[in-house]
Amino acid sequence: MQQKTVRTRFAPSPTGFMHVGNLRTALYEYLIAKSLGGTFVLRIEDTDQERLVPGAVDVIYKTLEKVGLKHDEGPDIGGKFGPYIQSERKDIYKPYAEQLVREGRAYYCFCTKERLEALHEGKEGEFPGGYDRHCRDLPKEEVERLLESGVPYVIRQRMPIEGSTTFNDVVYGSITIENKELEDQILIKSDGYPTYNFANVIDDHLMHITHVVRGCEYLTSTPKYNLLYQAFGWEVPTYVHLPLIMGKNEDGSVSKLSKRHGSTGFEDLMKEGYLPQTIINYIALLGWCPKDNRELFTLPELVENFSIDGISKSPAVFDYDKLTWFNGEYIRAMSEEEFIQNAMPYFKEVFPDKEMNWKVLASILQPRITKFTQIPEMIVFLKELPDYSTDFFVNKKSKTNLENSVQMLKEALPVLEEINDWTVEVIHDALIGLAQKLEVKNGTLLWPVRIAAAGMLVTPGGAMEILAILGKEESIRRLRLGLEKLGA
RNA sequence: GGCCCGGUGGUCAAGCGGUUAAGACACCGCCCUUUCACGGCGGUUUCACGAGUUCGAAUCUCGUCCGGGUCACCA
Repeated sequence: MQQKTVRTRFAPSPTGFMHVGNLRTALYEYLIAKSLGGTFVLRIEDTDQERLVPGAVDVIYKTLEKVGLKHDEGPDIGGKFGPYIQSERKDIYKPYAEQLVREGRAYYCFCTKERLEALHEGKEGEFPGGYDRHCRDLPKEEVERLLESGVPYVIRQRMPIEGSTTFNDVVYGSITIENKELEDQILIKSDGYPTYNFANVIDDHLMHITHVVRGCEYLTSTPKYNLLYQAFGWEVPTYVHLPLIMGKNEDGSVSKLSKRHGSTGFEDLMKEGYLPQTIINYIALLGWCPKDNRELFTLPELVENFSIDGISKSPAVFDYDKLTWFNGEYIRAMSEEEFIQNAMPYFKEVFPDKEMNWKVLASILQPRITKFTQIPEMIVFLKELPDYSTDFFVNKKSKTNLENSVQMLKEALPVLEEINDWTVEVIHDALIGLAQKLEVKNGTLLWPVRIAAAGMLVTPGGAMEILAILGKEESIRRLRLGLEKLGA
């Protein structure tokens, strides 16, 4: 038998903010579709007119584009089952709800928000969702009268009172919930828009979505969806609920990732210097593990290796340390050219006009940084010699002290002055040659040179690289300055 | 609180009735070395607890505890 084409959808609501939890859901939806030769759909769920954020849809497009999650159908590119923005489909939903009313599976509710609020405060927990089903069995005539007189209303789903509803989830297995736990949820709001829960079911069916993939915060409301599918006589999709990504709270506890958890928004992470491919790779592994335990994956490699049975059930804590490590791996894996291209904006931050030996700079930075944003801080010493202490010249391991530092600098200066071809290699050969001639450890010579040139105890790169980047003139100047500092 | 779902080192995790319980991040030490980093080698730290089933349990069952999710005219 011919298998139906797999179709998944990413259905964000445009809040202007995309945190890694949303992104990860989108990623898995993409991976499930693509690994099974299916179709990935983007649908915008903007049924909450009150919380609409202008420009938020662009954030979604931009994010998906940056990480390479290309959708096959969506508002911007169209498709067979459009429109793909729920506000543009507004008229589709109500007839379905009315059909349910006619069949006795839903009903009009005229309760005011005030009444509902009072209900919540009073008899808490007496009814599922806090609603007392006041309008559930209003007489027909009464309903018609209220409808005609234009009293605002919502349409609610009539939940069964007895029995239970069982559904199957690919990750979590079979889950049963007592029907008495289910609230008579609102399907159509008083502004005429559908609720998320309703629009979701209708659209997923109309758009032939085969796999409903979402965070497991929806696990307990899934029976309501199921009942809807059954009421319409529609095929129930395959449910794939994902373990939640957790963020660390200030008190050390963890909870579902949200805006409160510092910079877990995609944009924030980018700003902090994390690469899109790093973020994708890392979050792919938050809740999924490949058969062979590999860790480094490009997006196409993820598609190739992804399988639903590798998804785990337990929540995962978002860990910046590991993210940072991944970022370092990606930076180190770059070609020299690619690295320089990425680093240039940060180079220019420190040296806006000056032409430097970018290649040498890149060579010392590439193995050392985990984020490009670290660059400016690491290279300012090249622009301006820090005010340093002569204590820096003392180092036990290289047997360097104040006295021999003076001697070494005095020996190095003329040798360096001789050099015309100011490159790492030439400087290297000259200094190593000098150390040999003086019969001292390389470190004994190189330590004071490095300190004088950099003015810092800890530097990226060694003495030769620093001299090479500094240029001959500046190098000599700094070495002489070192001598001065040492009172020589 | 009711309901639902989880629980393998600090974190991500492999494991699917018999393993010395993988691997990665982090941490520590050593090597390399002119500092730092990279790289290489090594180390510390784990099956939440209690009963059962079984010749044998991290793996199966039950209970307890702990954690999370959810209970909106939000999604």
